[in-house]
Order: sequence, then structure tokens, then C-alpha cells
Amino acid sequence: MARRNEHTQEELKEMIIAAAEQIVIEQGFSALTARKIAAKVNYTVGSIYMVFTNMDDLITQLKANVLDAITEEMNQLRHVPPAQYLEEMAKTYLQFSSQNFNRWSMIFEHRLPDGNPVPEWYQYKVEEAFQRVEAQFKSLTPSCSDIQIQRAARAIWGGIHGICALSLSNRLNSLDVYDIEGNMVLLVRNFVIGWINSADR
Amino acid sequence: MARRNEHTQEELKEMIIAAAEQIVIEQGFSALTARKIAAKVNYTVGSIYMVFTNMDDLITQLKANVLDAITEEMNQLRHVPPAQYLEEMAKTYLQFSSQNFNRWSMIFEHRLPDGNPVPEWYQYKVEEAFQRVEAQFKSLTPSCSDIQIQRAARAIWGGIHGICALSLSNRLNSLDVYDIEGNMVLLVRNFVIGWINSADR
DNA sequence: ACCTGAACACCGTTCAAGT
DNA sequence: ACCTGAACACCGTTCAAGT
Repeated sequence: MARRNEHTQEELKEMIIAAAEQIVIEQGFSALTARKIAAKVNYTVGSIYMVFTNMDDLITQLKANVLDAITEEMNQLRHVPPAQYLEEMAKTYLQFSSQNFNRWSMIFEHRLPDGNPVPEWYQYKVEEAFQRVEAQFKSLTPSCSDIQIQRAARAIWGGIHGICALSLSNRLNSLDVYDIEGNMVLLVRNFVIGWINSADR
Repeated sequence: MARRNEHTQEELKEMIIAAAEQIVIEQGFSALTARKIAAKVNYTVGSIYMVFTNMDDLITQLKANVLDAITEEMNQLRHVPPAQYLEEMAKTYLQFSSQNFNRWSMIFEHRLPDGNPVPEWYQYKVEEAFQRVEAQFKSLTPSCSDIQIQRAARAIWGGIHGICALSLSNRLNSLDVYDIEGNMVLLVRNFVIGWINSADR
């Protein structure tokens, strides 16, 4: 034992991530433990700490992968006018979060301890998502200042996320995804109508 | 030892809840443990299970208390026209969630295990919050059907919640509460404008 | 009837020791 | 250099035993 050299550190890292993702998908974030991961990849618990500084580090990687998966879905969207594009984004986000509920909710169920700030590269991924929304508002109302555009993007993306969060957490509430999609579209459409018609921006 | 009879079961329950709330406020939800609570109320861990079926039960009580606190804040709101009332609700929710961040985020960081459904009395408290929003839309557009009103309420309340959730979790992002409040108002105001002007409801 | 204390089956994290 | 195994300081939950 010790020094098996069966896998490179990089391979081990990927194996651990894959095993962890499987556990989250099947049993939810709260069921994710270092020992379960180790058993799944056939190493001892200690090995995890060769390639991750701690569980929070590992979980941050998992969360980043989910952000990437969402971005990937958004990249599939076809090119349509901005108002419609925003609706498509909202529907895509809803679809992703309902179809990948355990991975998606991990993003919000996990919080780094107070000392550890969210790493910059992770923040950057979040920013990227916002920029896609900002681009739509920029083409919708080109005369608006950057700050106005930013506000609109944050308001509507917050709104889109919030409908997902409330609807899916209370999802026993006899609301199916189709109904939620209606709320999604309602919010986006009315906000956009208001945004275009309003002098108050 | 054993059989101290210093407190009634009801008193013990309240002491435990109070101690748990203090821990959440000071150290966050993830730092809440049965043993810490027991130490704070000067009983042994086992005693908690005399008055709560398990930690999830206790946490559900804590979450309910937070919902009550939010409702309490909403009850302080003065009587104003519906469009303005919705904005006031949004601002109140933001203020509460930023001033009571650890208690508020507990509501969304904690999830009952898959077998345990959310208790009815808890669901009811959530419904109550929605009804207050529905009432505003009812007086804003009295001719709308109940289902339209419900959709509007869920859309806008989801939106309000989502802006809080995204803004406060990424709150290092150099956005202060005043900026977020601006996004809040922007969302509500534009949605309401859109809602009133739109034939598409 | 109330409460304890100890046990059980778990955690995350560290690190001396082996190859 | 890589990996283990065991330890440490924790968890939630149960329950026989004491008063």
C-alpha cells in the first residue's frame, strides 16, 4: 500500500469530482461526504486532501461546473430579438434548474465559511451570466447608460432566479413546470414592456 | 441527576428555540448543532429529543419563526395605494433579509430530507405572504381572474426574493443595500407598468 | 415522568509512517 | 512522491438506567 501511482493527480481530481457529482445528483447536496467520495473512487479519505485543500474547495469546483453547464445551455440558444431572447433565457434557466434540481440547488444551499471569500474566478463566471443579460438590454435600449443597463440586468435576472427558487422549493404546491414557465414569461414580458415604456429608469 | 423538573417541557422548548436562534444569528445556520444548543441551555443533548422529534423538526420551527418575523414587519406597513404598497413590501423584505441575513438565509439553506414533506402549517405561512401580494394585484386590476392574480403575485414575489438572494449572496460585489433597493424598485415598478398596460395577462 | 450518560454510527481534517 | 491508516475532535440520534 501507499504509492500506487495508478492515476496522476489530475486524473484523481477528475475522478473525485465525477464521483461527487454523482452523489449530489442521486442523493442531494446534504448527502455529500468526503468518505462517500473516497469509497466511490477506491481511495482513502486522506487522498482527497492531496488534490483539494478541503471540502469547501471541492464543493466550489462542483458549483463552478454547474455554472458552466448553465452557460453551456445558454450557448445553445438561437439568435432572436432581445425581448424574446430574455424569455428564452428564463425558460432555459427554469428547465435546467428543474431537470438538475440537486446540482442547481447546491449552488445556493452551500455557503463558504465567513472567513473564506468567494474566489475571483468563480465570481467571474457569475459575471459572465449577467453580461449576457446586459447585452440584451443594451440592444433593447441602446441609449441607456451602462449603469442603467446593469440595473435592468440584475433586476430581471434576480427575478428569473427567484421564481425558480420559490417555485421549485415549494414544488409540492401543485404547480407544474409549465405553470412556472408561465410566471417566468409573465415577469420578463411585463418587465420589458415596463422598461421600454417607462421614463423612470 | 435526572428528573430536575426545573422547567416545564414548554419552557424547555422555548429555551432551546431561543438558544438555537442565537447561534444562527451569531454563527450562521451551518454552525447550528444539537450539542451547542444543549450546552447553552444547560441540559444534555438527549433532552432536545424530549421536545423535538429531531433536528429537522427544530429547524423547521426556527424557519417558521423567521417567516413570522417577516410577516410582522409587513404588518407595520402603512396603508398606501397598491403599486406603492408592492414597492414598500419589496423594500421591507430586502431590509429584513439584509439585517437578519443568517436567519433569513437559513430558510433556503435548509431542506427537509426527501421523505419528509414540508408540514402543512408551514406551507400555510408561506401562502399567507402570497395572499398579501395577491390582494394588491386584486385592487390594482379588479377585473382579472383569480388565476391571473395568482400568477402576477407569484411572478413578482419570486422576483423580489430573487433579487435579495442573488444580491446578498454575492454581496461582496460592491453593491450596497441602497443599490439593491434601486433594483428592487425597478423590477416592481416596471412589472406593474407592464402589467397594467399589457393585454397579455 | 423526566433527564442523564454512554453508546452507536457517522462526520472533516491531519499527519506520521510505509513504499 | 504518493498514499494509507489511524487518530482527533467533532456530529445526530437512541435508550437503558437512575431518581
